Amino acid sequence: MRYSHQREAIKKIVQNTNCHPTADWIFNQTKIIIPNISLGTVYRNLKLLEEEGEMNTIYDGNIARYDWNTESHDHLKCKECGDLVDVHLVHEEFTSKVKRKFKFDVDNVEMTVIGTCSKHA
Amino acid sequence: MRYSHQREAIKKIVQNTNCHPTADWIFNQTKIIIPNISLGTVYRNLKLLEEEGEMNTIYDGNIARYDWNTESHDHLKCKECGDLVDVHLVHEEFTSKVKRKFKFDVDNVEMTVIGTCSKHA
DNA sequence: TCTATAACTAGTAATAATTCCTATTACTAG
DNA sequence: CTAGTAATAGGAATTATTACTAGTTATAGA
Repeated sequence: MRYSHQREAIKKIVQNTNCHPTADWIFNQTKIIIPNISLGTVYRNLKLLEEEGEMNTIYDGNIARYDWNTESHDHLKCKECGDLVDVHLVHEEFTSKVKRKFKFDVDNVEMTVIGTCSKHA
Repeated sequence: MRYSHQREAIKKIVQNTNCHPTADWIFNQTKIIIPNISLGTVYRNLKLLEEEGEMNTIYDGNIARYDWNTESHDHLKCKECGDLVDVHLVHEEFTSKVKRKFKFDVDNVEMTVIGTCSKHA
């Protein structure tokens, strides 16, 4: 993959946030550095970065959010504040259980737990 | 909620399929019975039916799919054939574990296991 | 049965999220 | 350095969904 100023900027922005930004948020942040960048470039590079294993796409309802945390993990989503928090819930034995029970080869588990966080209980 | 011919048709169509149809698929099926139905009507009624607890919305990447199975359940998604199969993987003890560990009140768990089904291994 | 009314509809326009297309640019080999 | 070419960029187009409006229909009560 060839070097690109735009891609580097996008990568840094995502890596320096703890929220799980949408493409639009990343686009607006990148515009501060590269004012004439286009949204298409943001999407394309996010996809490229994901393919390179530098990033993860998570779906919050039907909108994509991007996560620099590429370790396998899950999310707690508070319906009050919308906060999305990283947690590790699905373990190795789960994968082998699914394999055994359903003859299904697991690549990846996407889990979002929806509820109320301690701040809003 | 008042009776509506259109809503009844939509409900029957979703309840009689084992696939997890998109709004567009449901729209096309409903058109066979009610040729001049509009896509907006389909979306509005799917939302109403979900609020009534007659249906569930699941998100497959960034498109919505509808599921008559309102029991809490999970999905196996084959990356080869795109098939989405209902399974029951998340149990009661999981919910209480999350509550204990993260002080997080669980309403609902959305889990999709992505991998390869036995037909495409 | 008839009427009032509030929920509903089709159709269209708007919005939001994402992908596609074509000119431009960076890099490589000569 | 220059030409060739493949990756990249910006903007237009597409897709999915929601909002709006004017007309229609189910249903409760007179």
